[in-house]
Amino acid sequence: MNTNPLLKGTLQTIILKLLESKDRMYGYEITQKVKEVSEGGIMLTEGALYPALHKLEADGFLETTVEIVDGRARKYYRLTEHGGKEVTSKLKEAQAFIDQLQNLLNLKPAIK
Amino acid sequence: MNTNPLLKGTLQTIILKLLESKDRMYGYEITQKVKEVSEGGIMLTEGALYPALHKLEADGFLETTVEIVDGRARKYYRLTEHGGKEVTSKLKEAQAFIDQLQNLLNLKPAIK
DNA sequence: TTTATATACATAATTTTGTTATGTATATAA
DNA sequence: TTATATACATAACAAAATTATGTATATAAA
Repeated sequence: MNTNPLLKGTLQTIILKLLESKDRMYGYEITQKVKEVSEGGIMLTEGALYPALHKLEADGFLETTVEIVDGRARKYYRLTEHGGKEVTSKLKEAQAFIDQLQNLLNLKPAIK
Repeated sequence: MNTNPLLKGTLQTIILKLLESKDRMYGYEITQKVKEVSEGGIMLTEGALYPALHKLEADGFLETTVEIVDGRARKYYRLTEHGGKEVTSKLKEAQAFIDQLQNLLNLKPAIK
């Protein structure tokens, strides 16, 4: 699993958004969903994903339940109420950033 | 000057793109242009900008000329030929990332 | 006139946030 | 029995920011 340096700063937002789009998800499922939606362009590394999930939980944005499925432990994450508000705010920030960055990248090249 | 954590990873691309949009620019001018185009949303810190410019120069993407204007030194940066190719490639990457991120952020919220 | 703000560059210390590597463990297909 | 997929986790390291600090000139405000 290798990632994109551009990912920096957006991982938490991606996680929160996915958990807004689906009631509950577990870590591995998140990596697969991101891979699917980005058509392979964004691959989350476990070294980034799990610490990020733990931090979001420690911050009170996510809560967890563990289940054994097919003999393997799965840790399901779900948004807390606090997390629900955070999604809204993070999405607004991320959307503004995307728009501003897009404006910069759309500047016309100098004629030379 | 305070920045956006989302900036991470995109600074080099922004600099290269600006220098594609205008023949030559100096550091301070870059901070002002980014501020203007992003309507204040993206504020480059000097601690990030100058090291990034130095790195791009060391990598052969930019070349510099110093001029004294109004009693103050200005260091003008310009794309090298190598830098011109790098812009194209970085822009492609950044655009792909923006599109993929946008897809993720557009996922429909779960009904609950 | 001295103070604050804007212009203009730079770097060091620190923090954040990734990558890479490694580890444990089960299920399944080759 | 070997490789791949599933599933979690953490430690060592690196990249890339932030924050703080420094130098210096020009200009407007108090």
